[in-house]
Amino acid sequence: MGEQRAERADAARNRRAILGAAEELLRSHAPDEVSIERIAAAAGVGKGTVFHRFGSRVGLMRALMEERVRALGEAVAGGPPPLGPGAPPRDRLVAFLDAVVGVAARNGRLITAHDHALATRRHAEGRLTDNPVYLSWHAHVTSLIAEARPDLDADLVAHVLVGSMHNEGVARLLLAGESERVAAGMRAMAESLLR
Amino acid sequence: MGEQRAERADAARNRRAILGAAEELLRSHAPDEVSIERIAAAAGVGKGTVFHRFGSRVGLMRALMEERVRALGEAVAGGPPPLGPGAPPRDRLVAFLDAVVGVAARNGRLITAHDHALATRRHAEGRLTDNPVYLSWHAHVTSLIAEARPDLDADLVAHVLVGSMHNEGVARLLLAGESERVAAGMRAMAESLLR
DNA sequence: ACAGAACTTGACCGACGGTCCAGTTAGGAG
DNA sequence: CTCCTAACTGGACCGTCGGTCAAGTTCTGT
Repeated sequence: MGEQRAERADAARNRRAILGAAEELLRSHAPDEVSIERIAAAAGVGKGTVFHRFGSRVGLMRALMEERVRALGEAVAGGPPPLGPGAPPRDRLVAFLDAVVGVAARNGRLITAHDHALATRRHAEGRLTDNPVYLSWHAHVTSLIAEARPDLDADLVAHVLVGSMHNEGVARLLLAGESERVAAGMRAMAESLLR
Repeated sequence: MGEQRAERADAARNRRAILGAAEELLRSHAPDEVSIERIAAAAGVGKGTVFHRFGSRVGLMRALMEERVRALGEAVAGGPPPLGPGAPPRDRLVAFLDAVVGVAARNGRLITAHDHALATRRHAEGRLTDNPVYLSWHAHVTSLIAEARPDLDADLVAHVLVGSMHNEGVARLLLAGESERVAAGMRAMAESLLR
């Protein structure tokens, strides 16, 4: 498992340019209007470069997502309660769902775009539930539920809760700026559920 | 609003053949392996005929879905309690979710295929939340929740519950034959939620 | 300064949903 | 039974898009 040789400077510059262009385009267009060629053009690189860097459309979206989500992951693993360790599971779950809704709201169509990429992939490439972000969110929620309500099917309930970030009805509210309403609703559900 | 002239006999025969072929192919293949051309070939008709009958890939999937869901809709509107009117909302919701999980389990990849068609559509054609089936399920669940728990955001919670039938984590359990587990989990959630 | 690994590029490919229209056929009117 | 026409059929064709690749270019360690 030797350390890989570092990325060349020009390559790193292009990676940033591509990520930035994709983010910008996704801010103002639906995912199916944002082809890879368009992203490449906006980034000032060739289409081949995008695939060289990210492997596929799904890979690009995944990279975009991981970038936007890193801070939350760190806060959960080692930050202060109630997000980090130390608080009771019910409070941690409420705080976590709040944070997740916040991320989803701030990043508009990103999750939608990732799901869209998954649905339109040409070559098999794993499922939503193989996505590292989904996986870690689901694992976290599962363990909190299992701790607070051992009688529930934690795995399933976690899918329902985390999966709602990939739910069109919910996504529409988020895009419409009603993130506070979504956060409140999720909070109410979490509180009803963990009793 | 005049009554349309009835469908010609050969057209009706082909409609059945297409629906049957699609269902059969979906039983044993992932949605992205089932192109319209393949369905047409299996049905023994030309590709053009499929589009003439159903308008688009989404239209075909929608027709398939509505066919498989009609009985449930009738039971909800006019059947005996607890599915039909008369029972308390909590019981009706539990019964309804049970029935919905049953439909989803019995029809394997159908819902997935419908969502896939929506995601890969070439021309705008409405969203999941415009689908008559989704719409009616969501409306029903919303009204039951609103009646039993006026303090909850019924619309949002209904999206989360109904949307889980379109959730990959849940769909995988269903495909794996664990529908009893899904039903039990949904039941537990519904009971925790409506108190 | 140089070698060679890393990177870039855009023409090209295959797949697929959807369109179109020339040709065929059902089935009611007379 | 014949005829007329609206309904239906089918498959060649189109545009788009994700992904590939071989040939050329540019870093960068020595």
